[in-house]
Amino acid sequence: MEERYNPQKVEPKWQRYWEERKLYKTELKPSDKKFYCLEMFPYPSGKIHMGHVRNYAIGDVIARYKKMCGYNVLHPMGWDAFGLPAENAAIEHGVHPLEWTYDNIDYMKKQLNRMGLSYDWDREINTCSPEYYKWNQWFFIKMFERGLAYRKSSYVNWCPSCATVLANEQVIAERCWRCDSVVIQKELEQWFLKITDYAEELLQACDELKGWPEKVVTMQRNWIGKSTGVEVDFKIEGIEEKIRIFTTRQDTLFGATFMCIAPAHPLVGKLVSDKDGLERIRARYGRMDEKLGLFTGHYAVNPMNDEKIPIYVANFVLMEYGTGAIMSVPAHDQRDFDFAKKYGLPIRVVIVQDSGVQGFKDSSENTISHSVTTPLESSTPHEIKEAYEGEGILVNSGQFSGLRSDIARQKIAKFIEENGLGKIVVNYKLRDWGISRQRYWGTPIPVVYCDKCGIISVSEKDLPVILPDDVKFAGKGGSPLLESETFLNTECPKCGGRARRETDTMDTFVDSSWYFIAYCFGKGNINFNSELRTQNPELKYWMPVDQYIGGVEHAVLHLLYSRFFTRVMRDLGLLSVSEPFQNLLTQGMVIKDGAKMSKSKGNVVDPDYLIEKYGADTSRLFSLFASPPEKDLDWSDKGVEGAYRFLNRLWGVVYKNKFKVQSSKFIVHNISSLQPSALSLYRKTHQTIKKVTTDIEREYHFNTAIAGLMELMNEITSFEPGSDEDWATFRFTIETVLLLLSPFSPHITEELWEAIGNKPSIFEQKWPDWDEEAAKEEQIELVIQINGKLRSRLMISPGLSDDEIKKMALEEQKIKEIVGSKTIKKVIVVKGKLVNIVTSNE
RNA sequence: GCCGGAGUGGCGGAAUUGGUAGACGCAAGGGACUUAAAAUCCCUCGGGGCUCUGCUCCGUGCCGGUUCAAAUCCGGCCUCCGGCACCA
Repeated sequence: MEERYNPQKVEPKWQRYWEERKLYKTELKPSDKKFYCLEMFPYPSGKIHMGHVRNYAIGDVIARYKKMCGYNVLHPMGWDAFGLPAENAAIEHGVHPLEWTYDNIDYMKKQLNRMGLSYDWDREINTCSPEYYKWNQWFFIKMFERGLAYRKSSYVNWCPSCATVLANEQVIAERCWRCDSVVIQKELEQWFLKITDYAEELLQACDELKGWPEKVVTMQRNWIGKSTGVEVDFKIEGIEEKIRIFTTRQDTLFGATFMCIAPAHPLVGKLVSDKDGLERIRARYGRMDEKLGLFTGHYAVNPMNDEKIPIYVANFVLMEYGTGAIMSVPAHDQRDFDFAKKYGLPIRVVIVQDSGVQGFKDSSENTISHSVTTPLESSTPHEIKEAYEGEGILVNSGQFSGLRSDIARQKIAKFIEENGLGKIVVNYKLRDWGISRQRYWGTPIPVVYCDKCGIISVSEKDLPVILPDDVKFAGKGGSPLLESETFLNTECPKCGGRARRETDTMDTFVDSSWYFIAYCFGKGNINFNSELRTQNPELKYWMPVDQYIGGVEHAVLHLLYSRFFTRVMRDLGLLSVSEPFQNLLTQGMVIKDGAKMSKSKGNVVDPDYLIEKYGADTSRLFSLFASPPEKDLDWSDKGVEGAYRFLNRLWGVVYKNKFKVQSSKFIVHNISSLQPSALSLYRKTHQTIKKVTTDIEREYHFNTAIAGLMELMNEITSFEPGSDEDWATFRFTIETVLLLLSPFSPHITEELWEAIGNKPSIFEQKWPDWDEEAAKEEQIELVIQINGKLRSRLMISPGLSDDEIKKMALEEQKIKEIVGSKTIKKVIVVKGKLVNIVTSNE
């Protein structure tokens, strides 16, 4: 190589070397401790963006670091290759999705390799290959057999622009997560996966996700949305049927003044005669902007007090949650309050704010004898401005009056159960996962419809159901599979008669719910041993993922589905773990000019351009240095140059001293024989090993680790070696810098490692250890404070006792002057840090 | 509205257990080298004041508190970002 740092020469050289030597190939070594490091795999959209660069740079540092620390590291990569953009490209440009996808994969794989990422490409997976999606179908069949996959008709989220269904998790503020169109409700027959069977377990296990950001765990908890309450049956006057409502506030039952049912409630047909009115409500079902009600003309009877209350159909009552019917307590629920005002319904106060001052001993004291008076109780309904939703004391509630609301909830729930009025229930916001998509570019759902036998799953031996590639892309609603006769027509696996295939494909989130398990097998070897029922040794060894890294946008969707799938696989006897991801790192966004980097904002930085201009090492280094991984990264072109300068300085200092370094050996028998400047450099080197190592171990704070390396570099450039021992120290420091920097900037360190006469690869070296003794300063600076204000400094040797330090501080000239005649009240000595002298005021 | 997170120089960010606020980098200013520029190297770099090689006061969103000592802990606000949002 040459005098000047030229990443365009250095980087391809080492990429070739790594590939030829298969340096990143991983094999199962039962005796070695393993580390599974995983970054979220990309969708092959065309090119990688800065978000990928950041994500993969973080993952690569961890993988390389752990490898140097002696772990057997699994670090794979693959492609989340099914999905809409490929199909849209087919419609717009006439390219087949398959071709489009594979071209993109080729290009992006080259880009990833140019970044110098340490992937074991022998384990690459691609979700659109039949050998992968075969197992999607296999899981589906297993779930179907166990009743975990089922078909039902329901109102679904429909994106008119994508012409397909969306899962609840894919609807963001009433808009499509992908194209931002307003989502409408449509009734369709759909396939669902019964994630709700695992709701309680998924919720409970949130407590065990110690290695996850609290934020993500909270989001999962909220998404599962558990609430405990009661279901209560209300009779309907003049009609046989009852209406069952769900409430978590049974303590307000006596305050119910009307009832609301969902437009899709089964009794609506019987109760409503105004069909036009009902249509108007239905048309606005699920819309947040306006709350509409239609009086049915019927009355329900409150089982607690036999009161007649009017029944309304309301657009805001969801059929999917609870029982599709609610009691309305306007005094204690703001939405009910607004509704009551709008339709002139009565408002009755049944909870008054507890003054909290008297008459209240403890929770075992259930009743209170004194009367409670608050403004709310004395109010007539006309005077109430808003609902009181808090806790309090019950009034106007028959035998329960006087109870505290939390106790009343228990008592009333018990009363309801004992009197056969209803039961205690637990509800979750989490719904079953609708996986049917009316699209071509996805995994065919392995089901056939037979006139005789009904819905039959494809038999295991006939898997995979291949997605046909001879289809036309019209671009007008509906899947192209509907027009493929060869695909549509098939035999019934049960009776052999004519049958029609399911044309819906699976949500692509199914693909990504278990890909991390697929990597364990390696390319072409996925096999779940369905017959043997034994656990695959690879799965047993590698799972769970030790460190998962990706964007926070998947905090619910992908991460929840993966936790669900892992449990299903566990229950199928395939896995022994329940949680797929031990530790999760959610990296921040890449920001430029105050906004997230995006094509629409026009503020993107192209990784290709960056690598051409500065090289991969600089790009990686900057994206790791600019901020800690979990925070947003503010992109700065000037900052990139700073990282480039640093690598240039390193290159320069090594090449300037190359021959001298090559001929030096670091064997220091006696540290005390070193000259002061060499000793100081030697000490700083050990301090830096300690700093970099602990910064990586502690929350992956790469930014401060790199800052530490820059500090050490500053010392190296000011060090002027003279003696052999100086040169030996210098060599030691250079080697250490290269080792410590290698996970961040792998090519340049590999090159310089070779240049100073070492054998490649640097990644076969052990991560350096520090010597605590050698890292210790001979003299430490103590700060002397008077009343907490810095007044002077003192150099001392570390071994001194508190009393000695105290004495020295008080004898210090300046301190003496300031203290003068004041009385010293107290002297505080903090080891290795400071002395604080507390004096009287004068 | 509810649940998270954050607020520190001109900027990105350090400060690990309450113990020297501003590490490291960027930008800026000054200087060296050069015919010149780039690159590189050296110096300065939170604000104010003073008797200016030094000293001193103020300073981590705001107001208060605890403490010998607070960016850090407590109470009350403000602002910004992210998520959820008719969930009965």
